[in-house]
This record gives sequence, structure tokens and C-alpha cells, in this order.
Amino acid sequence: MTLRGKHLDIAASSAVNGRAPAAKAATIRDVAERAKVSVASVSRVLNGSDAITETTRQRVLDAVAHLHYVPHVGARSLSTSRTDTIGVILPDLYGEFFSELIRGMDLAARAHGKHLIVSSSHGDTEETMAALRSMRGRVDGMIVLSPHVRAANLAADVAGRTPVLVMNGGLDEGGRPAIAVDNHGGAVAAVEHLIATGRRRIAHIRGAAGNLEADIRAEGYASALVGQDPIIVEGDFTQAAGHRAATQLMALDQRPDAVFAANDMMALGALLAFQEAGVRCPEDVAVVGFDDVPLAALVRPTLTTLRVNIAEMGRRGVERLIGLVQAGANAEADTACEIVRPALVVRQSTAAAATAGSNPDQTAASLS
Amino acid sequence: MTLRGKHLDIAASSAVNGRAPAAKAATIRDVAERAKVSVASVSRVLNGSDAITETTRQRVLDAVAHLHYVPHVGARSLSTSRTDTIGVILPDLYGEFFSELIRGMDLAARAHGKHLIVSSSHGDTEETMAALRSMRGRVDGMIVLSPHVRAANLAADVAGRTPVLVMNGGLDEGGRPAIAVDNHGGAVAAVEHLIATGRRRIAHIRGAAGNLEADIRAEGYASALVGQDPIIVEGDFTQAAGHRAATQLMALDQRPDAVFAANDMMALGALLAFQEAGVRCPEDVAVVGFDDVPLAALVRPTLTTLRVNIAEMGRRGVERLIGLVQAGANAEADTACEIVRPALVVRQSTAAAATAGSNPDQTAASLS
DNA sequence: CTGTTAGCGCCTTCAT
DNA sequence: ATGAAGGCGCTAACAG
Repeated sequence: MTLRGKHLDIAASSAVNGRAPAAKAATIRDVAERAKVSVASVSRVLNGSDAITETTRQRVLDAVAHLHYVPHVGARSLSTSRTDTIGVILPDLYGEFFSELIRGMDLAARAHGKHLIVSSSHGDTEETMAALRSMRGRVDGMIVLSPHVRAANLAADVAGRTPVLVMNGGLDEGGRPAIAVDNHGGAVAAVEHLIATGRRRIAHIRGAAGNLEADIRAEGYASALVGQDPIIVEGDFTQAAGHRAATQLMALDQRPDAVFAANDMMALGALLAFQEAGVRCPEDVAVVGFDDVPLAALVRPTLTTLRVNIAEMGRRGVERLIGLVQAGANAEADTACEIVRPALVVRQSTAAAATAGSNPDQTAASLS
Repeated sequence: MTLRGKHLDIAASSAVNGRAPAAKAATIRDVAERAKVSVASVSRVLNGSDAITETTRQRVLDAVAHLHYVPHVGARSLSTSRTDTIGVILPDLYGEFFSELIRGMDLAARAHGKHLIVSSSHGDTEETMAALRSMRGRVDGMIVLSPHVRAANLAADVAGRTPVLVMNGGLDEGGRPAIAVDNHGGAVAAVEHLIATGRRRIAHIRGAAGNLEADIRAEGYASALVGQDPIIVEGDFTQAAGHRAATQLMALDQRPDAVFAANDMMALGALLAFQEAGVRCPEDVAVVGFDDVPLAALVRPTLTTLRVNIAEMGRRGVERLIGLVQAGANAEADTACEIVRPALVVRQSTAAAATAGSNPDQTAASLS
């Protein structure tokens, strides 16, 4: 007890001596002392809760100003068990898709006064778990993007009581809150568009094996083909993979006259490979991507793709998660898997040879 | 109330029945109880500190496993006053520059077992301050990227005892730890390259007014000109601005035969504008960007630019900050402003008309 | 080696 | 309207 008293004295003296930004940061107790009120009152003023005399309110605010006091969020969250922070676990931080996603999430988070703590798992299930664990108690809820179903589900378990929103493209999340892109529908739309514009040998550059979204898109592609066998080349969602795959395709006996790449970056890689080889797009070969990253409208020829509105999806994810957090125990109520329907955006890369060069950016109706 | 009680019952029962992930998370005390030891021992085992009997260690680990116990990081950091988290405040989250930067930072952070909490301030000084304040107690240190000097310096003040690393391109940070790009040197190199390849009327598309980096680059541009007056058009670092600016330039009586854009995105915008207008690059006009975002090597013509190695810079920033945090009170020792020298990367967009089409990606020696 | 206990900084009943 | 006091979950002396 006596010891404690001493401590306070020291803190007080150093606090009193000037508006020093260094030294030990002021605590709520310092403020209380300086304002001659109890910590409770300070707390009240700062949280705008109960009714407080205008006099004390001013006294407190003055003290706060003089001391450069800023409440310690960590301590606060320990007693309120809220952190006002949401965690995001991504498989990777590379490429325009994820940066757009984070941008959208940040926007929504800021709008709701939440913080965003991001972490990438490099696609590794073990790392995903580690990230999840280390986030416990640090966040009010998390959004997990894992290309592997297992990982996503495990994630939801490890999280314990913390709400988890899964965004990994699988439509069946076992009744967990989720947001997913209609990968199947998108792939089908891509192929149908190619067929409609007269293409007859349509190849597919797929994403990494084992990646859920890659699987579904490939499956959608195959199911939409008419009168031809699937021609599938492996890829991994990177521009380099698209380049390699396109090279392989050009070496085939019967060259395809159209390519549907599982994402835009690979489509771009393919576009470049074709260009370098003197294969003209869209005249000799049409190309369709997926995602509609900003870049897609910037390259020449501009890229036909499936618009996902990535930032919007990120925004939506954060808002939904915030809802889950607020719902608390009732969260069981929300187990819906929200589906995002990509919209086909027709650009130059799939113009029928005859009409090549027409309007570079005409958006078709949404799939839904 | 009754309704709520019912809900809770349900939750509870579901928790009891099996290794339920729900229910209230176990605390260190629960573990201690179940393992028949004191909380101190549990803490010891978990932190691998002191020596512990193998017996108790096992007992603790068992209990931890059975209870799905995960230490509460928030509480821990309250007593250790460490958060193992570093905060990053960016002016914006849009564009490839920042996504690359975050990627590099994430890599370094993960390597050191730190978390990353990001926040954008939309270039607004007030928002930057708010972000800083709200990070207190939540991070061990922060990295601030603010295009405005004032903001950056203010930031360092508001932060109080928390180490702050400034990365806003200003070389003079008043003795604060900082990392900056040699914007002046880069701009000069760009102009000199253009002159060396025979260009005589060199224009500049500058970044937003009031933006420190934009100012320095513009100044560097002007200082390197030989035998011509500066031709400067306003921009704001976006691709659209570059497009507009290029359009303005084409309308001039005496068209420039070269353009140095303050960043790659604007250079790309200009490239497109020229293309649409039928002005050939590099034959009619050469274009140089700044940053070397991944995209620069993907467009056609490939873009000559100043490589900054963004991800590496992000990595470096995090490592330096971690150093500052560890140094603690001795932090005053490190007040150096580390300078990153961009390297000129010559690509197709500045090929002299005669040699146009040569090697698309030859890197020149670094400036340093 | 292990248990006890006092805080870390804040919020929040419970009295007054 | 305000003050006093008991935690939140964990770590770190300080005894045994």
C-alpha cells in the first residue's frame, strides 16, 4: 500500500512538470488527480456516458489536454473485451486483387471506426492457423480468405468464440457466414460469350491445383463447352504462369482460337506471350480473364473479363463481419453464404474478328 | 431478458457437450486449476522462461490442450507493455505502389513475429493524427508515410514515447529516424537520360501540389534541363491525371518530344493518351515514369522508369522500426535519414527513334 | 522449483 | 452527479 502511494507520487510529479511528450505516458489516474476528480468521472467524460456536470467535464478535458492524455486502448479492451479491430487473413499479398480488396476493407473499417490488422498466410494451412491463434484477443472478429476449404473451416474452429467470415470462394461453407464469388456462373458466362462470338476451340488456363476457386472455375469451363473436349493447362494465378501456359497452347497441333484464363493476371501473361509470338488478339485468338482488376482496362487490347467489384466485396465483408460481432451470441442466426455474381465485361480482347476495334468497354448485363 | 437467458443457456449447453469452441474462452487460471498448479507456473511454461519440472510442464500442456487455451494477447501486452504489433499509416491504399510496400512490410513483420496494423489517412493531416492517437497502446512503434512534412513531424510528436519512422520522401526530417527516396537525384537522372537520347523539349507531369515528393521531383526536373524552359503540367499521381496532362501537352503549339511523369501510373495514363491520339511512343515522344511498379514492365511499350524496389523499402522500414523499438530509450541514437537511390531502368518507351525496339529491359547502373 | 500477490490502465457496478 | 473498489487476463517480482 505504502509502496503504491509512492509510485503515484513519482508519476504525478513527472506529469506535472510540463507537457513533456516523452516520459511515461499519462494514465487515467494522472488525469483524475490533476482534475481533482475520480477516475470514474474521467472515464465517464471520455466515454460520453452518463450525465456529468459541465464543470467537471471541463476540468477533465483541460487535464486531458494539458497531459496529452490518450486512453490506452489495450487496457480498455481488456475490460470491455472489445478491441474495435478486425483481423484479415489473406493467402498472399501479391497482385492487384488483394490490394483492391484491402482497399475496400479499409474504407469500410474506417467508416465504422474499426482498425484493420492484416496478415498473409502464404497459402499455407499451418501458417493460417498460427495467424488465427495470434489474433485471438487482439480482434473482435476475422475475415479469412483461404483457397483451401479445410483451412477455412479449421479457421472457424480455432477462432473459438470470435466471429469468422469466410471468403474463399466455396459455396458450401457448412453453414458458416460467408461471401463467395459465383465462380461457376462466371466461368460459364465466359465460355458462352466466346462461343457466341464464334469461337470453336476454347482452352482454359486454370489456377493452382487444390485451390478451390481454381477448381470451380475449371469445372464451370468444362461444363459450358459445346461440341469440343476441354483443353486445360495448369497455372497458378500469376502473370508468368499465364505466359508459360499460352506458350504451351501455341505449340499444340490444333491451336485454340480462344483462351479463358482463371484470372486477369494470367490472361495478361497470355496476352503478352501471344503478342511476342506474333499471334494477334482478338483476330487469331480471343482472351477472357476473371476479376476485372484495374489493369484489365489499361492494357491493349483491353481485356474482356468477369467483373467482381473487388473493393466492394471487401467493403461488404467488413460490414457483414461487424454485424456478426454486434450480433454476438445471436450470431448463429447469420449463417448465410452471400453470393457475388460477376458481370461479364466485354472489351477488345474478344471482339469477333469482323468487329474488332469497336467500343473498348461495353459492359454486359450482370449474370444475376 | 428471458429471451437473452434462453440464448445463453443454449450456448452454454452446446459448450459443455464436447470440445466446444464456443463458450467463454479459457483463462490462465482455468488452466492452472485443471493442471493443479499456480498461474505463475502456467505462465512460465508458456513463455519458456525459468526451469520447470518436466512433470508440471506436461500437466500444464495437457490442460492447455484440453481447454483449447490460447493466451490473451491483449492482457499480456498490458503487463509487458509490448504488443508485438507495428502500425503503418499510409496516405492512401490505392495503386500498386502501396500494395507493393505493404507486401514488403508484411514479409519483414512476419519474419520477426510482428503483426501489422494498417490504416490510411487519405492524405488528410487531421485523419493522420486521429489514426496515430487511436494506435497508442496498440502498437510498439509506427511507420508514417505522409506526403506533407508537417504531418509527419506532428506525427512524431503526437506519438509521444512510441518510436516513429518517417517515410515521406523528405530528406530533412529534423533529425528523426527516416527513410527517403532520393527524389531529386531520380528526377535528374530521368531528364539526363532523355537528353542523352536526343530529346530536346522535355515536359514534366508533376504530382499533386503540396505533396513533398511531387515538389522535389519537379524541382529536380527543372534543375536538370539544359537549354529549355520547364514545361510543367499539374497531376495528382493517378493514371487519369496522366491521361489529362498528356492531352494538354499534345495541344501545345510546340509539342514536347519527351515527358517525365512524376510516377508510373501517370506515365501509363500518358502512354494511353498518346496511343489514342496516334502519337507514337517512343518515336514521336519518349516517356519516363518513377517507381517501377510491376506494371511498368507489362505495358507496351514497356516503360522506362526509376526503380525504387518498393517492397524492399517496406521491408527495410519494418526492420529499422523494430530496431528502434528494441533500442528503447537509446532510440535517440538512431536519427539517421536513410536514403534510397532509385536506379534508372531503360525500357522501350525512351528508345531513341533509331534504335527503337531493342532490348526491352536493360537496367542501367544505380545512381549511387 | 513453485506459489502468492501486486499491479498494467481502464471500465463499471454499487454506494453515497 | 460522483467516488470507491473490484475485476479483465497476464506477467513478474518476491517469498517459500
